[in-house]
Amino acid sequence: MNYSRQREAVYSVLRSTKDHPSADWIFGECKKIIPDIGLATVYRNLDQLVASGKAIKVPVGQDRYRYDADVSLHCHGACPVCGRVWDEHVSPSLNEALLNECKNNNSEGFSLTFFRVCGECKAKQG
Amino acid sequence: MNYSRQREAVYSVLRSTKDHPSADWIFGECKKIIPDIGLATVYRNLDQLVASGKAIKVPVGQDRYRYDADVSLHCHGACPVCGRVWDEHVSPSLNEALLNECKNNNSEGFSLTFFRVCGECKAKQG
DNA sequence: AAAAAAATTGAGAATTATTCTCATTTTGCT
DNA sequence: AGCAAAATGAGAATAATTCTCAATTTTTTT
Repeated sequence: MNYSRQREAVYSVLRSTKDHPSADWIFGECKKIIPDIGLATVYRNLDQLVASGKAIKVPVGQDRYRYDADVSLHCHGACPVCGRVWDEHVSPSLNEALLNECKNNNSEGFSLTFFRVCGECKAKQG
Repeated sequence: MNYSRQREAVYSVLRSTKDHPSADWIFGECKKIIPDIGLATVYRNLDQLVASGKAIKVPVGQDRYRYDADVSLHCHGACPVCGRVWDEHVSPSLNEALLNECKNNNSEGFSLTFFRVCGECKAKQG
């Protein structure tokens, strides 16, 4: 993997937040650093960061993702209305079952996201 | 709400399966009954069936939905080398813990993917 | 330091699921 | 039959993501 200013920008933007940003938000931030960076470049670099273990891709629906520079094993929650993503604390028994499953099927890790309408969206709907 | 052949077709197709079909699958089935039914009509009628309490809309991500029952809550496996994805059968205890967690935190569903180098990639690496 | 090879880029087209627009057709009521 | 409200099909619009490709940048080789 060669060096590129664009990849540096994408990575530094991703590390700058704990908010599980979308590719599009990252794109907007990167433009402040490299005004004519392209959206496809952001997607490509995010995928490469994920492939090289420097970031994780949090699925928030079919073919929809959020990114996170925190690569430790943790679960997420996502709102199907606004798309917001947060860290979700799960019960000890679920945690144990997940780690057991990993051990039993020789997995290196997992990605678990729960879908639930967030407080703000629920309030808006009534 | 007035009568319409199209709505009858959408409703009968929806009742014909226990899977959680996508609007597009329903569209395909409806075309067998009314060849020139439009996709927008299917979406409109699904929304009306939901509004009148005859069907439910299951969110499967931001702005993505499936209609009717069985969210088909199943897990996936994915190879971090080649990217291949497969259905992953998990232990009953994990399944139970997942369903419990959903119930306890009021989630509508979840997405769980395990990462593991697939047989083919393992063979190539040696 | 120049040349050649490999990796990366930006722009824009393509794709997929869904919603919107609008002129035309159906339906329900009198 | 006549009229208004409801519903329709076609296609445009939107949003997130991926793909294509010629041009540029980085790395390696000389």
